[in-house]
Amino acid sequence: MKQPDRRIARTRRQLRDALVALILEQGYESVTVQAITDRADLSRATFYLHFKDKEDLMLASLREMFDDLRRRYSPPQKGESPLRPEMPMRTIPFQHALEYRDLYRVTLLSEQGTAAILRGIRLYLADAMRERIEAVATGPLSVPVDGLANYLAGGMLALISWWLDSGTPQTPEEMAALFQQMTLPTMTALLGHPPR
Amino acid sequence: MKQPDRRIARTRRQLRDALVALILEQGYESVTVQAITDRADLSRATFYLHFKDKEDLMLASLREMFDDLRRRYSPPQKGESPLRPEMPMRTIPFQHALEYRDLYRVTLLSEQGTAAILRGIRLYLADAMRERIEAVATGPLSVPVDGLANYLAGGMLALISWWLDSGTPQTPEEMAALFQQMTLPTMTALLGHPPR
Amino acid sequence: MKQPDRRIARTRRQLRDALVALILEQGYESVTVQAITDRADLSRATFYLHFKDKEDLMLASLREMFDDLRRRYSPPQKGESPLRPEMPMRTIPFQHALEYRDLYRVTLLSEQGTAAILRGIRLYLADAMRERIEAVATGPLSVPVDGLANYLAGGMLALISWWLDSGTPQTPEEMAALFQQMTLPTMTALLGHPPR
Amino acid sequence: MKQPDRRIARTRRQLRDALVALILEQGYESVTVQAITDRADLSRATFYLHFKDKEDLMLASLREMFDDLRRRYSPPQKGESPLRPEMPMRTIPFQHALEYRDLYRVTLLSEQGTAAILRGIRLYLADAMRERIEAVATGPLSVPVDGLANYLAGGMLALISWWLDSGTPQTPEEMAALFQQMTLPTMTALLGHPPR
DNA sequence: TCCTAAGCGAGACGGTACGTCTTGTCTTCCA
DNA sequence: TGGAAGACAAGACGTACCGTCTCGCTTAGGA
Repeated sequence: MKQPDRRIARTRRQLRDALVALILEQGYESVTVQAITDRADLSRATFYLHFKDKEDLMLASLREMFDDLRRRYSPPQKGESPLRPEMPMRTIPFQHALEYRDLYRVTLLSEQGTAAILRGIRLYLADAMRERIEAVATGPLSVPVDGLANYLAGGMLALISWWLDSGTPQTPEEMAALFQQMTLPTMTALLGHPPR
Repeated sequence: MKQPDRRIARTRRQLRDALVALILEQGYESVTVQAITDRADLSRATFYLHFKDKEDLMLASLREMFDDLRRRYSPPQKGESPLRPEMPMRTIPFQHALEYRDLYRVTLLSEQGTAAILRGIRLYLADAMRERIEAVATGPLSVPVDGLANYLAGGMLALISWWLDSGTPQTPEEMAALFQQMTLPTMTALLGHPPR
Repeated sequence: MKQPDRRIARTRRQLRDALVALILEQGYESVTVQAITDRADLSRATFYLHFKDKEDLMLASLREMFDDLRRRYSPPQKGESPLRPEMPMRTIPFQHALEYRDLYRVTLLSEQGTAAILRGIRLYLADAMRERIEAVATGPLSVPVDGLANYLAGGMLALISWWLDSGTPQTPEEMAALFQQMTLPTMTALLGHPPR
Repeated sequence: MKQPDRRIARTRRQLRDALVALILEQGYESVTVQAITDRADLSRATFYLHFKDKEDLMLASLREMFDDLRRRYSPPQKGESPLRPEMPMRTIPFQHALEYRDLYRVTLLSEQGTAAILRGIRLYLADAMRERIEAVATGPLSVPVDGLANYLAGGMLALISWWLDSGTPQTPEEMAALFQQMTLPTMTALLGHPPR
């Protein structure tokens, strides 16, 4: 029961790596299942043994990536201030983007990516933003909180896109500081006080 | 030579409308050329008489839309202050999004849109933003101007997405004001003075 | 309306000829649709434009052949004596087998033919035999007429198989005479008189 | 070493029975190895432990059946007259067909049988017929002996098919008598005397 | 008024990819 | 050691679109 599982895990990893590599080369749409299995040194039948189709494989890969992101945030979630925690907290998204930069590129930069995925990521981020804003707000805001959250999420993703696009000359910490500089004045103005 | 041209224009319009309607129903990817021509009451051969493929038709439609946007900005471009012009100027993007909301939805919200298009729009917007920032800056900024421009462009698009997504309960003017509230503190802080 | 039809007829003929040639080379089962279209210089998609599958093509070919057989029998069907008409009548099956010998070989001799087809042919022949026996019988037979008809049909097919198998050294007329020699005594004995 | 052998024999029997049952239900072609092992309550791997493929299993079953037929003919083969032996001799083929009627049906009647097998049986029978004819002939025949033998073999098989098809309302003895009635006049006429 | 070029419908065809199915091989584990 | 379980390679299947092509029909301007 030990070896077989490892064999399967290896097969799936080969497929995922082949997919990511091919997307970066030719764009998502034009990658065929045959091309993936050729690259992964597997047969086409094997692909369908593990995934329903190309999208299934893509989503499985993204799910893994996001599960990792969630894991980084949650563990020590006791009494920290949401939007302005100690440095590490704010750095996480940029650190994460750097580590998974191939998958991020595929999604954010690819000439032929799937907009649905990008949109899903933004909505996910916006939701997280909204939670944090609500946690630090002492009174009602002068702007719709959802609109603000989407604005911030969209801005962050665009910033990450620009960063990855230009070859990541900044460290994740520098990027977090940049983002801080861009958002802090707005937050302070809208909250009526710095977000703690 | 008059009638034929009109006939052609009519055919192209039918195709474009059929495409947009079908994308909103089923998403870009799953629309087939056959489905477009069925909807437009034309034959498949006729489609290929006018467009190379589905993407060609899509891009032609987007090009029309963007040409319109550009036309609205340019005419009276003399000595106005870029990022803080008289109200109309700032309202244009939201007004435009409202008018072409079907095409915007297709691009920004569709479950199956083409990421490349979305990315193209953001880069186009970021470039416009950068021009304006540089025009109002009196000295060097403490952040990379490209990063800031991308952040603002991404934020605006996300804001528009949220707005269209929630059924456009605000007027374009209100949206422009909202965007203003979110960006002004940041701009003031980074420029060292309000952007005029 | 003339050319297209001819084009289609040509395509179908190419497919049928390719199928027959391949069956004779490798047997029915192991012939693939791809192999047929390769041989016919057509694309696999075109095959499915005309036929549901390999069996459909096979049956269409056999149907043509049998329609021809039926046509030869019927026209001058006025007042001739069924089982013992002027020579031509009795010669028809052997003449037919000779002309379509490729298709007969495929069905009767192929190492990998389809028994269902063979069985269908025998039942068809037996039915024809039964009609003729009943037409010439003056009283009740001492054997079941269906049993006799099947015996004669099976015998004739086996005789044709042997003939084709050995390279058709006899003429169709000689084969008809042979068959006559084998069946006449039996018929005379069972009917109580020569079958007219 | 006794138990394992029995276990193996049991496994093979299960597979053979499953095959025959499935052929009668769905026809030879459409039976899959998976279906056979499912029915036999065995795993697919086990099938390949015992047989090369489906045809191998089929031929093994037929071989058993034919070995039995041969055994019935040979033992008391001393000085009997071939084509007109004491009743039992002539009855053997029909008796045999009755006992193995499932396998005969599969081969002779199945909508999807394998023509090669049927043909093999006919050639086998024709050869036996030829031996007998030559044994009883006192001079040269007016027809090719191979042609006659094939005619008789084909006739007998067709007769057996008809018999099994109609539910075997006759006893094997009655069938043998029928066959006798159909062949005797012909044999007498061709040999110039009754075949003893 | 005809007639003649262009827009268009119809549909055969060559291709490519899809997702499914079955086959036969192999390896690991269990009784 | 016989069998169960199941991953895998191989390859045919029938389907769905694609983009190209050829053929006629029609229909409106120019002769």
